[in-house]
This record gives sequence, C-alpha cells and structure tokens, in this order.
Amino acid sequence: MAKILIVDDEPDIRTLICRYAKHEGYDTAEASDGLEAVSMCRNEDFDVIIMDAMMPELDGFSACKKIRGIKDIPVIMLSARGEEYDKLFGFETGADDYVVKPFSPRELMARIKVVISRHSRTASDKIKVGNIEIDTLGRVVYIEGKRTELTAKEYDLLLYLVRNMGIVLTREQIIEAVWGYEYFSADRTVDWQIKQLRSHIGKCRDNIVTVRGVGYKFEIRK
Amino acid sequence: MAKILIVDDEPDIRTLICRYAKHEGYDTAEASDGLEAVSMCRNEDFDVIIMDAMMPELDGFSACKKIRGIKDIPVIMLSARGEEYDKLFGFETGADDYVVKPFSPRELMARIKVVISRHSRTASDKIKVGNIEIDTLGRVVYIEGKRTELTAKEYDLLLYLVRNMGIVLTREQIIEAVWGYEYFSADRTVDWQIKQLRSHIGKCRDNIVTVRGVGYKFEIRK
DNA sequence: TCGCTTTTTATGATATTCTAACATATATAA
DNA sequence: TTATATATGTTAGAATATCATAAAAAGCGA
Repeated sequence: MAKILIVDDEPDIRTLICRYAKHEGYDTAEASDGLEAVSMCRNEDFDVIIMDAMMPELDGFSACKKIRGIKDIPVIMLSARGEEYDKLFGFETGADDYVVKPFSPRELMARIKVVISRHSRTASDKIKVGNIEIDTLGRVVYIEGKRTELTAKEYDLLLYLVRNMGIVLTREQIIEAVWGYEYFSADRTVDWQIKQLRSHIGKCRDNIVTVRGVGYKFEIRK
Repeated sequence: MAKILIVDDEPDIRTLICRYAKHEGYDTAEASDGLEAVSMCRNEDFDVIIMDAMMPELDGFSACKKIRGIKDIPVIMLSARGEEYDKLFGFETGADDYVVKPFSPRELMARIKVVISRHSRTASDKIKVGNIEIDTLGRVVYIEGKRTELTAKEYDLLLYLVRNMGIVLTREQIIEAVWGYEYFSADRTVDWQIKQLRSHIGKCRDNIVTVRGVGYKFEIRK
C-alpha cells in the first residue's frame, strides 16, 4: 500500500491528515519541518509527500527542491490562500499539485489519489546515487548529469554494484550475478570489466572501491 | 497556438477569462451553456475547455461527459466552493482539474498550462513524438509531416516501439508483442524488420536505437 | 498465378569480451 | 625496513558475440 509523508510544523494538522490517510488505507509518516523531511527521504521511499509551504528550519519550497535532487517523489503543497500561485505550483519548485488551507480533507485525499496514479504511470525506474543516475528501463547512465555510453556488461556490472551499494561483493558473486555462470578462480575477467567500467565513469571511478583480498564494492563517501 | 473553449453562463466571467487567456497567447472561443459547448466541440478542436459546473440547459458535469464521448479534450471545471469534491474532480465526470470560484485568473492560467501539457503527453488516438506522428485509428504514419506508407508489420513494430519510448525492448519482448508468438533465438527476424522500418522513416531512423547485447529502443534525444 | 510482404538463411563487418602475459601495488614476516 | 608473496591493474591481441545487410525462400491476398 502507498506510503505518504506528511510534513507540517503544526501537530494538529499532521494528525488530521494522518487520520484521514490511514482511513483511506495509506501508510503514513510525519515530519515537523523541511530538514527532517529531507533526511527521511534519504532513508525511505514515499509515494507522495504532503508538504506545508511555511515551516521553520527549511520551508516547503526549498525542501521540495532538495528532495527532487535525491529522489523522484511527487509533492503536494499545502499553503495559505494568497501565496503567489506561480511559486506554489511553479515549475521551478517542482511541486505536483497544491491545496489551499484551510482545505477539506476529502479534497486532499482525492488529490493524493490523482497524484499517485499519475506518477506511477510516468515514472521510469531511476536510481540516483551520488553523481550517478541510472535509468533502468532505458538502460541509460548519467554521470554528473552527462549521458554516458556503456556496453551491456559494463552497464550490468554497474547496476549490480549500485544495487548492492555499501556491500562488498566477491568476484564469485559478481560473476554469478552479472555473467550468470561459475567462477574460475584464476580469472581476471571481473578485474578487467571493473577497470573498463571505471575508465568510462570519470570521477565516479572512485565510488568503485577495491577491497583487497575480497572483491569490490560500490560506495558513496561523504 | 492552443485554443481554449470557455463555457459559462455569466458573460462577465467569460470576458474575464478570455482577456487573460488572450494575454497568455491562447486562441479563445465562448459558449454560454453546456449544449452550445457540446455542439461546438463537434465542429471544432480545442486544447482545453474551461467549464462552469452550474449552467442552464446542460450543466457542466453532463456536458463534460458528453464531450468525452465525442473527443478527447481535457476539461477544467469551475465551481462554487462547497460543491462535493468527488463530483467536481471525480473520475466519473472525467474532469482533468478544477478551480474553485472565486478564482485568481493567474491560478487558472497556470492550471491551463499544466493540463494542456499533461494532455499532449497522454492523448490517445494520435501519438506525436519528435518528427513522427501516428494516427492509431487510421494506422497512418506521418514522418516530418509527410504521410508515409508502412507495411502492417512495420507499423505494428513502430507503434510498439513508440508506445514504449525510452524503454529498451528485447527481441523476445518485441516478437511476443508484435508477432504474438514464442521466440526462436537464432532468428534475425526482428533485426530485419527494424532495418526495413528504419529505411522507411527517413531521418527518424536514428530514433530507433540499437542497444547492443539487449535489443532496441525508441528514443528522442535532446 | 502474380506481385507483394514476410520469414529464413547466409555473410561480412564491427563491437565486445576474454585470455594471457606482464606491471604494479599492498600486505606480511623476517 | 626490506624481501617476498600475493593480489590487483593494465595492456594488446585473439576469440567471440552481435548486428546490418543482402539474397533466397516461403506465405499470402488479389
């Protein structure tokens, strides 16, 4: 079932929305300001975010932008009547819809439904880690925003590493997952592909870490 | 430029919207009730319809339904606050969006922009991508505006690729979708049809991308 | 049957992957 | 620290897989 993140500094509003959302069968999570929302998005996937425009710490617009940079989650803005419309629903901010306060919960619920269904139709599977972006449907890789051509094996290898980010993978595991056959121990094949892959992903080559005596892993260092 | 039909029984409102819409560069047409709107839609194409919910002769909801039966034109409903939300933006009526009266003209203009762009991406019987236009009802293809004759298989193949734009399709998937039977692996059939199709779509041949080791995909590069 | 589309088969061109040899880096123990 | 063993990186050419095209064979409707 779809999961909704509700971001508002007023606990009453959060509770109200939460109750309705749960009644509609959604999972809910709450955040009381933009910063918290952003950090939650890093760790968790939501199907839609309900975000108040005016909040302490980090306002809704800035939070929306930041989240857009991390993941492709649709955002519905809540705002007081009178806000500049362009800003609210503007294309720069990237909000998908907005609802004016005071709102009717039923209206909000209907908007949620629409936004989720719209998004699920158009979203292509994209993975974004660090400066790497992978469109798994189109098999296209962007390094620092620039489209990068990879061969089939390079792509498969990168995807496997990225999907197991932070986990050390032995050559055996890699061969089995990417090549689909058994590993002969004196084989330089994986090493060679790793080198090849590194040479094609520019600066991101450092994200592929050699773990001596074990294998390789994909890692984003902060 | 996009053409908008404004349907409201109050001339003042029509004039107001008209003025703003023209200022934004849209062509406008007016109707004072639902019946008139429906008959206008029979004779003319609009990119979006702004429709008041409450009107004499034929109310906005019914008019919306009728028009949906004739053509696929998106509708933005105007309504007094307090209307049942479900009815307004409900999935039965088929309205694409709604705006509550009294509305800010700027808000309405922004909604128009969004609805038009959304619709142009999803419109049904005519598909337009890059320099290719496919009329799925007449099975006619236009390349750079010029009618192009394709054989049945070529057409089916093109349509399948275009409908899955940006997605890499394996030969297996293509065979199953376009030919409708199981895939024999040593077959160059798909390759051959791709070549054939490419040879008939002129410049657009580049939009059909070979993904070595995987399959083919249709792609518009920017 | 004729003329067309579609499928199959064959072939050459090209891109990718593998192999093996060697170079370099890192760890360990003397 | 230095020598040694071991692991990893690099390179270039061979082997292989994949693709585009052509040509032949088969289907199919008029």
